Amino acid sequence: MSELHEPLLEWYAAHARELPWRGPGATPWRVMVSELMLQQTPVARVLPVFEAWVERWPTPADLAAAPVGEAVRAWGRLGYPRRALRLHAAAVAVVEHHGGEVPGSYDDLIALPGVGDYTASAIASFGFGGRHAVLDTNVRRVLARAVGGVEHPGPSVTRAERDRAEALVPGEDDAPTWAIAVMELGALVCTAASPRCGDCPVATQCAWLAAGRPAYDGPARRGQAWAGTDRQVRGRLMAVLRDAPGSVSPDRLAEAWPEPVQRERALASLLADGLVVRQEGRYALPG
DNA sequence: CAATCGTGGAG
DNA sequence: TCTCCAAGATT
Repeated sequence: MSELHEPLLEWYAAHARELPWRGPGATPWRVMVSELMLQQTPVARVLPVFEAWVERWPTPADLAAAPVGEAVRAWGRLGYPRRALRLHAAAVAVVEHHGGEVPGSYDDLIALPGVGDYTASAIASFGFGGRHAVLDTNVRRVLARAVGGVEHPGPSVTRAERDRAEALVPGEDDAPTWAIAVMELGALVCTAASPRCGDCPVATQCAWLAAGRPAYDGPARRGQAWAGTDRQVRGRLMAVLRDAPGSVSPDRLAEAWPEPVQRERALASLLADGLVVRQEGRYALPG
C-alpha cells in the first residue's frame, strides 16, 4: 500500500457520484452494459440510454432475444454503433456459453465481443469484486501524473506502466474500490485539460505537481479528424436509418450525403459491419 | 504499432 | 469558432 491508497479511498467515499451501475443494484449485467456504453463516451450521455436499455432488456437473455437492429436503434446517438452490435453479440454468447449469466472471470469476459482488457477487468472487478488492474484513460492519467510525474500517459500502455498499475492494486477487499476511486479522481479532479489540483486528495504525493506541472513532452497526440471523413458520413446515414420506422430508399440516404463516391463507400462499410442490411433495393437496420 | 470507428459538451 | 476529448476495441 502506497501513500496514495488511504487518502484516495477516503476521498472516494466522500465524493463518489451515485450512478445506476454502481451500488447494491449493480448486477454484472448492468455493469457490463454500462462499460460497453462508456467506452469513449461521457457519463452524462450514457445515463439516459443506459436506463432505457436495462429497463427494456433486464437480462442478457432479453437482449439476445431481440432483433439486433433494435439494439442499434436503442443505442441512439451514443456513437460507435458497432458497440451495439457487439453488446448484442456478447449477450448471445452469454446465453449460449454461460447459461445466461455474465461470467466473472477475466478470461471468459475478454472472449466476449466488444470486451477488451479494460472492460474485462472492469466487469470482473466492479461486477464480481475481483482483483484486477483496471487501466482506463483516467487511471493511466492519474498514475502518469501522481507516480510518473508527467502530464499525460503515452499513446499506448507500456509494460512498465502496467507493472506499476498492478503493483498498486491493493488486497482483495479494497481492489475494486481502489480501481473505481482512481477512475473517479481522473474523471472529476485529475482531468485531462484543466486538473483541479487544489481539490486533489493526493496532491501532496503527486510527482507531477511537485515538479511544477511540466507540460506534456511526449510524442504528438493525434487528434481525430472529423469533417468530411467516412465516420461523419456513416453517422449521417445511421441517423437516417435509426429515425426511420422501416426501410429507407436510396434517395433518402442521398439526401443525407449527396456526394456519391463517399456515400457509397460509407454505406458499403456499414453493410460489411452488419449495421445496415439491404432489402429489395432499400436499406434498413438489421432484423 | 497505427488506423479506424461517432457524438456532442466544454473551454 | 474550433480544438480537444470521453470508463476502448478491433484489425
